[in-house]
Amino acid sequence: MSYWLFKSEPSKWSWEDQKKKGAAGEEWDGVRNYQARNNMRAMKLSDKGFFYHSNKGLEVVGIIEVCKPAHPDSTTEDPRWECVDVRALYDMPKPVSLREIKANPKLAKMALVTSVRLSVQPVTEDEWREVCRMGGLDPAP
DNA sequence: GCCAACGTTGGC
DNA sequence: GCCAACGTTGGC
Repeated sequence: MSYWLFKSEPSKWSWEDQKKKGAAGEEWDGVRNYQARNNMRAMKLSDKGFFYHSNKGLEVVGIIEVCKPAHPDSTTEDPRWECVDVRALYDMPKPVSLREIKANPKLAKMALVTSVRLSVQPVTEDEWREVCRMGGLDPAP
C-alpha cells in the first residue's frame, strides 16, 4: 500500500464534486506533468490519497482511494498522458491546513512543502499517519 | 494581483 | 546539449 496526495483547485474540482461521484469515482484527468503522471502510473488499486484544495482553502479535506489503475486520459488524444480513477472515502473530521503542515517539524520533508508545484505527489507512511492524526482520524485508515 | 519556483520550448 | 525566453502553478 502506498500513499499519495492529489491537489485540486476547488473552483475546478472540489471535494464536494468528488463526493458526488460516490463509489464509482472519477478520472483524475488533466495532468500534463511527467512527474505527476509517473506517480499515477505507480499507483495500485486501493492505494490511498489525501485530497488537497489548492489556491482556495489550502487544506487537506478528505481521503480518496484509487479505484482504477492508470489508463489513457480521456480528455486528450495525446497518448503520453494517463491518469487513475479515484473515489472519495472519508472526510477529514478536521481539515489540515498548509499552515499547520508547515508548522509541524515531522512534516518538513513533505512534497507539499518541498515541491510546491507538483500536483500529484507521494506521501510517506509516517507523513500519512501524522496528517491523519492532525485531522482527527486516529488510527489512520 | 504579484511573483517565485520551476517545467517546457525552441534557437543555436 | 545548452540556455534564454516563456508559460503555468500556487502561496501569499
